[in-house]
Parts: sequence; C-alpha cells; structure tokens
Amino acid sequence: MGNTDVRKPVQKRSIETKEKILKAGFELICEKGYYNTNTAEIAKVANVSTGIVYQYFKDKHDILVESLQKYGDSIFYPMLKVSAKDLYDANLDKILRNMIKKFIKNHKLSQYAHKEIMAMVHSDEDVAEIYHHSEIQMTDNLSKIFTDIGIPEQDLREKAHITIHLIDDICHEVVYHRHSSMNYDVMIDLTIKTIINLLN
Amino acid sequence: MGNTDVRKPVQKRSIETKEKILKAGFELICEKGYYNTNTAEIAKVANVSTGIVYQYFKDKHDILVESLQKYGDSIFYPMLKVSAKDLYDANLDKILRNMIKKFIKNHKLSQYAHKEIMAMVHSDEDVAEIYHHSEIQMTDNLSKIFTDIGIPEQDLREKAHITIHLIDDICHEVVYHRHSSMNYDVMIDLTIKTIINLLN
Amino acid sequence: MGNTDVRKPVQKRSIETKEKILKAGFELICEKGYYNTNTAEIAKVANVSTGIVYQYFKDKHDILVESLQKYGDSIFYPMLKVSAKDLYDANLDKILRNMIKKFIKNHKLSQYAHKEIMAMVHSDEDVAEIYHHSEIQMTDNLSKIFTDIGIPEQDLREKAHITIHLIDDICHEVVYHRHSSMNYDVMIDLTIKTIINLLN
Amino acid sequence: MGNTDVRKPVQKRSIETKEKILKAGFELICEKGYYNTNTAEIAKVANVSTGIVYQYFKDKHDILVESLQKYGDSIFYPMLKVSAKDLYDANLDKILRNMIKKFIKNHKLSQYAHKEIMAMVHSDEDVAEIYHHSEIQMTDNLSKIFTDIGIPEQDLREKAHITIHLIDDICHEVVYHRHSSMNYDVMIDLTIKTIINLLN
DNA sequence: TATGAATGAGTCTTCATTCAT
DNA sequence: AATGAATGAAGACTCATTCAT
Repeated sequence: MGNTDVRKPVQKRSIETKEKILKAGFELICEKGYYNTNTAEIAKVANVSTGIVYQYFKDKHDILVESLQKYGDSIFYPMLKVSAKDLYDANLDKILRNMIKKFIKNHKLSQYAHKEIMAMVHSDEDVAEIYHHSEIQMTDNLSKIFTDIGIPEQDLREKAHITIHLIDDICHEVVYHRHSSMNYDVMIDLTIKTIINLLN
Repeated sequence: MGNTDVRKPVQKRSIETKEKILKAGFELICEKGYYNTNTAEIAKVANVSTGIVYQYFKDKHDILVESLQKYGDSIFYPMLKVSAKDLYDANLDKILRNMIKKFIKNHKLSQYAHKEIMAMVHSDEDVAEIYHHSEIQMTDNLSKIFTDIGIPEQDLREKAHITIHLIDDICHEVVYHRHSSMNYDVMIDLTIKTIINLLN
Repeated sequence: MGNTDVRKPVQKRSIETKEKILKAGFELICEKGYYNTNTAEIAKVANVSTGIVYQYFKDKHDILVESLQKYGDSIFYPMLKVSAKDLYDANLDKILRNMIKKFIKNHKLSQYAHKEIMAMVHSDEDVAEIYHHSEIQMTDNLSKIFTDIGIPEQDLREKAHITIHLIDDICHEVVYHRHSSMNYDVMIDLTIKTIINLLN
Repeated sequence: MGNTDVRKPVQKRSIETKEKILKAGFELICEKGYYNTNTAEIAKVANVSTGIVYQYFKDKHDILVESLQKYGDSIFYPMLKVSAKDLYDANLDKILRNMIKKFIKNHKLSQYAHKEIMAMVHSDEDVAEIYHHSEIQMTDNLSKIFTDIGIPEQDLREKAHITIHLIDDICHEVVYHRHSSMNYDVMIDLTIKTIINLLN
C-alpha cells in the first residue's frame, strides 16, 4: 500500500522541484566532481530542503545518473551540437573549425565533468551505459553529417569515431592550455588536415 | 603540533614497508578509484597496520601522489614504453602496431586508473603536475623516436602529441570494447594510416 | 569543501539542542578536563547523535569556546556575583565574607574547570581572550562596588585586581581543603583584614 | 623471573639516559602542555629512541610525575628560591622585591607549566600529592625566613601562605602582561605594602 | 641497553539518509 | 509536498605502547 518509492512528479510544481535538483546536482558535480559534492549542497543550490531530494531520487547516485541522462550530451560531445546552418556551406574544414570553436566557447560546464564522468564509466555500470549510448549516437550523428556532405560510405562510422576523438583531444588541449611549448594553431590545423585526409 | 614528520625510510625493512604501501595503494586506487579506497584497506592489502601508513605518507592524498610519481607512466602512457628492439626495423607501421599491442597486453593496471587520474588532473594541482610532466616527456620521447626513423622535423612535437592521443584512444576503444557495431581491425588500420599520413 | 557552515539555530528545537550540547560539553570539560572529554561522550550526555554536534559547532574546540563565553564567569569569578542586596549594608567585611561564602557554595562546577581553563589561557588564544575579557570586567565590577561604598579612587583598579586574587586564592584553599596544618578560619580573617587594609 | 618492571638505573650511562628523558619531558610539557606533548617528541628532544623511554618509565604519565618530583619546585615556587645572601640585609621590602624579580627572570620554564600542572592537581592524585607537598614545604620555608628576620610567630604559616599567593599572582600578572589598563609598578608596590602590613 | 619500526585502539569529523513536524 | 533537524555508520588520522632486531 504505502507508496514509499521515488516519486514520479506529475504536478507542475513537483516537476520544477525535481528539475531544480537535477540542474543543481549536475552543475555542482561538473564543477567539483561527484565525490566532492554533497547532497546538502545540492539541495542548497537548488533552493530546496535536504529532505525533499529523497522524494525525487533514490539516492545521490541517482541524481548523477538522471542528470547525465538529461544533460550528458552537453558535456560528452558539446562540439557535435552542429546546427543545420553550420552545415549549409558544406565545407568540411569550416565545419570542423566550427565544432572546435563551439566546444571551446561552451567548455564551462565541462571543466571537471568530462573527465570525471569518463572515470566513472569504469566503475559504474549506469554511467557507462549512458556514456556509450551517447557515444554511439554522436558517432551516428557525425556519420550522417558526413554522408550529407558527400563523404564516401566506407568505414564511415569508424572514421567518425576517430574524428570525434581527434576533435575532443585538440579541444581539451586548447581549453586547458597546459603546454607552453606547444603551438596550438599548428595543432588545430594539423588536426583538421588529418581528419580531412582520414575522410577521403 | 608534534614533530611527527613523514619518515624518510633508510633501513631495508622501512623501504620495503613503504614500498608495500605504495604498491597496495596504487593498485587499489587503480582498481576501485581514489574515493572508493580507504586507508584501512590499503594497510590491509599492504599487510601492515593502519598507523604505519602515516609514518611514510603525510595523508591519503600523499599516497596517490607518490604512487603516481612512481607508477604513473605505466598508466598514462603504457604504449610508449617502446624498446630499442621495437625500433630496430624502423618501420613506422610496425612500431605503431607494436605500441598498440603492448598497451592492450599491459592494460590490466589501467582498468580504472587512467580515467580517474585524468579526472583528478582537473581538481588536483599535484596530480595535474605529475600528469603533464609525464605528457611532455612522452611527447619528447616520441618526437625523438620519430626523428630517429627519419620523420621530418617540422611541427614534430605537435604531431607527436596528436599521435599519442590517437594511439591512446584506439587502445582504450579496443581494451574496453564497448561498441559491438564497430570494427576494431578497421579502426586500428585507419588509425595507423592516419598517423603515418600525419607524419609525412 | 562543501558549504556546511555552522548552523545558527533559530527554531526552538534547534536552540534547545545546541543548548543541550553546550551544557553537556561544559559540564564534562569542567569535570574531566578538555582533553579527557570526547565528542561522542558530549553527544551522549546531551542525548543527541554525534553528527548533530557538528551542525552547531565547528569543532570540539568551538564547544569549549562557546561554553566559556556562556558560562565562563561562573567558573572564573563565582564570588563576584554579588547582588545589590549584598551591598545594602555597605559593610566591607560583610561583603567580602559573603563573596567567599558564595564561592564556596557554588564551587561545584568549578571542580576541574577553573584550573584547566586557566592552563589553556596560555596555549589557546580564544580561551585567553575570553578569560581576560572576563577578568577585566570583574575588576571593573569590583571597582564600582568599591566606589559605591566609598573606597577612595586612587589605584582602585589595581587594588580591585589584587583583591580578586586574594579572594580567589582563599576560596580555592578552603574548597579543596588540602592543608590539614592550616587553620582556615584564621586564613579567612587574615585575608579579609588584608583586603580592608589594602583599600584604605 | 623476567624482570619486566621499570628499570632503576644504576650504571652511569643509564642514569644519564633517564635524566635526558626527564629533562626533555619536563621542558616540553612545561612549554606545550602535557596533552600537546607526545612521547615520540620527548624521545627525539632527549636524543634517544622511542622504545627506551619505556624502560625507564612505566608510561607517559610517569614521566610527568617523576619530572615534577624533580623539577617541580622550580615552577611551583621559583620566587622562593631565596639565597642566604638575599636575606642578609633583612629588609622585608627588599626580600620581596627580590623574589618578584627572580620569578620574572626565571619564568621561562613556567610559561605553560604552572597553570597546566595546577589543572592536573584536580584530576591526578599523583600530581596533587607532589604539588601539595611542595606547597607545604614552601610555606614552611617562607615561615622560617620570616622567623629569621624577626616576624612575630602568630599565624605565621597562614600568613606565609597568603604571601606566597600574593607574590605568585603579581608575578604572573607582570609576566603575562595582559592588562594594558593596569599599572604594574603600582601593583607591585601595593602587593609589597600589603604583605608587609599582613606580617605585622 | 638500545633502536625505531610496527601496532591498533581511540578520536574527531563528514555526510548520505531518515524522520518528526 | 516540503522542511530541516537528527541519525549513525564510516573514514582519516594520532599516538601511547610493544616488539623484533
């Protein structure tokens, strides 16, 4: 009888509360990491009481999982959020440069998140599943983009996958900017050239 | 308070004890992650008492740092431990294939470690320093290898850096083998081809 | 890390809990000393969980400081809690005798406290500040009492200070009653006579 | 058979070792307090190993007790170490001033000790016994001095006792010098005057 | 006698989670 | 639906004491 399970909010107010928690949780975890974020803080940032958190989420881990399901893509592959407009001129070099630019611009949320979440992929089945689902989808997205602009079909998904990693790497390199001895403009050019070569 | 500095072991027994703790700590952290490993467990696996840990290490974090300094390379860049023999035939394709093979063979330790440590790079200055030091060194190593086998000098360090990431990515892809829809043999071939192209 | 500041209780229940902890902490510290009292015990005596203690106090030391701020005067200068009634007859001898009597009657709390706290004055800046603030206030109080009953103003604060110590000493002497060879009635008389002489 | 008790050193080297521990322990405890001093530190300052400490002392507490027995007087009543020379001119005012001067000069060791030890008097029977034995002896000493310089015998021990406290108080006042609003020269003069009056 | 490495019980503190209101 | 006070298990770290050498 007693419905002590996690509540599935239907009322508008409920939905908003859950949303606030999810957002606060995601932001804090991204910023400081899962283990350095506590539920009291999440509640505080979400502007709700600590108790209410457990009416919408089974436990802390659940907040992580649900927030990843909701916002994960934005940290996993921010550079792949290419709009139709970006693809309009169908110039591969431009498209790739756009992706990199976009990533760098939006990297705020990803500061800590990307790597930390990746780490959890190895210890947490739920996180792993979300991540790989996201990865496949992104690969498919990119494959489709490539098809659209006339890249030959052969091994396309494998190529897309490598491309994603190449972009991801150069982006992180630039964003975190750790190597003073490295010329980033050269690296970006090299990366783009490499991808274009890979695709042809 | 107190003058209980961290002990610098000189006697043989001391050195062994510190070694045991370091090894146990590193293995557990790699396997389960830093936050999921507690000092009592490290002591237990090392077969020592909890107290002794703090005679050799300032705190738990210190175990992480020292173990990374000691064993870090093996998780950061296992594929770059190329021997002179590997370079003997001077065939780039073979060298790269060897690296990948070596990585895959030795990935045991890296299970959890690589990603988690990378995550900490963003929250932990000490870890960041060790990692980036390692990264630079690996880039230099690879640059030297490339020079040795006659790759032109231009932008060599940038190219080496991209190469490392390409190898790293494909290795993880294969080791964790997540994507049933992906043909790994093709990916390896593509990666090697891409690198060779990049270098010429 | 985290934003778990110390809570400032506003609700009635909160205030009571904090009060209970403060009281338990103070009593235990007085009875057994700061270092021989542990937080688990404080919580137990206060009839709360160990965790809640740290919602109201930053740490164990904070319990000491706050309890001193609240109850300190009662152990530092119990004899100076003279009421207006005590001063009514304006007889110095009677006033002093009253102080001593009052101290002896109320010495329960001070069993361990007075000396231990005094000891901490030398190692603990916070305790020192509270104590000296209390000391000054007591000196001022007594000066005022003296002025009220017509003692000449010259060097009055210095005289009050010496007076306080003389009373304090005789009180402790009597309360702890260590010296079988000493006649306490004589000592009290001598002390009072000495003070009266000092003031004129 | 096995003589596992605490060793009574007879050989010269043994005696010296024990001495070193005693001295180091006493100094550290005086300086930082009993609870803030650990045995490892005592051993280090004494320049011996941690293990050897337990061949000469039953436990940490034993170090405290024995060191108090040996050096206690110097912190309990440093001002009473009057030499025959000091008494030569038989001027009470001068004698008392000398005591105060001597105390202030030698207060180094007493920094922390006096109060802390006093605190322990209330929780530690052994310390209590030592302290009170010392107190009685000092009272007797001073009584004898007073007799020697012709102070009338009546209630002499009680007077000596009060005198000791008066000197003790003024000395601490001056040494720790906390009250900017207090004129210490005046206080010293008042104290001496008070004592002289008390004795006549 | 002496060393100093090792022990492990004890202490403070944190935090995910529950509960009374 | 919501609050926030309360819980208590768990973890990092300390230190008096013992033990192998």
